[in-house]
Amino acid sequence: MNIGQASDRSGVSAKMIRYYESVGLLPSAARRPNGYRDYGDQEVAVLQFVRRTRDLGFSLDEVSTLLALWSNKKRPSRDVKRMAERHIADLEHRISEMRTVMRTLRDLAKTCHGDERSDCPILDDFAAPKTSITQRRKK
Amino acid sequence: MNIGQASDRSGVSAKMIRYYESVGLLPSAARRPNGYRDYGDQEVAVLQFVRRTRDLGFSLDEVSTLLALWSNKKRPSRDVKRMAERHIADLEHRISEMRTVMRTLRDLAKTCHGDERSDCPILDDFAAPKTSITQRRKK
DNA sequence: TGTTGACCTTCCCATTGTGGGAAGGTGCAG
DNA sequence: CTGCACCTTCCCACAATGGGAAGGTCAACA
Repeated sequence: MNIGQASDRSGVSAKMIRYYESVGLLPSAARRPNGYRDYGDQEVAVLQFVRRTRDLGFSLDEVSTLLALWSNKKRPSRDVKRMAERHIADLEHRISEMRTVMRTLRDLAKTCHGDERSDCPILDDFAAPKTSITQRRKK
Repeated sequence: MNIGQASDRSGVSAKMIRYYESVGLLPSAARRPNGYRDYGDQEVAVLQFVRRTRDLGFSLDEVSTLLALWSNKKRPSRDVKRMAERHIADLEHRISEMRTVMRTLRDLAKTCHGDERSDCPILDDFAAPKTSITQRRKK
């Protein structure tokens, strides 16, 4: 089948399918005499796997690793579970950072009238933060 | 003062200061006869404002708007509060998406032995998801 | 047969925000 | 005078995706 069909069935855009191939995430697709890429059910299954893991937030690098684990029938399930757990921990970390920011913004918003008046503690804080959230350096 | 000093005092890298200037987030810095950029306390204050708002996760576009609000003494505080609240809502949204993913991954990880055995429900799900989280299309 | 429209191909560009590094000028201290 | 730490601009890279141009292919339809 053509790339358009493979795209429809997998939910991965044709653009991305070509890109994944170009960066080596996917093997080079078979070609028809006219130069068109040719896909079978096997390839579509791989694309769906990629789509699914991308939707779950894994990076292309991680997806690449997961694909390798998937095709290696003998790998211990521990390896897979570890990847999942690392990703969960990563999400937890990011969420906790975002919550800290939310807390700060909520506190600031609470003290701001939010009406016609022009004085605004939010901007005052942005200009000269009292609470030292900002102190955390980038890694 | 030179850009290096301004960088140290504001916590914004020299590289980024130049970049912010180049994209119009900041006005062109004054120049010394030798071509070096010249900064005063005023400019450093602006840089700190940028640093702070960036740390809170505002995009450069939003920072630009916030800078305008900051310098416009007559704007209603409502405008500022609205920006803060929109950002909070955005964070809430992203967090909720991430939590959905976490829930899925936790469920999957729970069913995976995570030992020497090779059978792994996580990969099985990636290949053919039962729970239709993935069904949410991108926007 | 010829045309039209829906495909496909590759190639380049833009995004967002940051860093790395080269090649060259400047300024101060020893 | 030399060396070192600074400054300048310019280009490249990242991650992952989309837009779009220029051109080839194929099937259907008049």
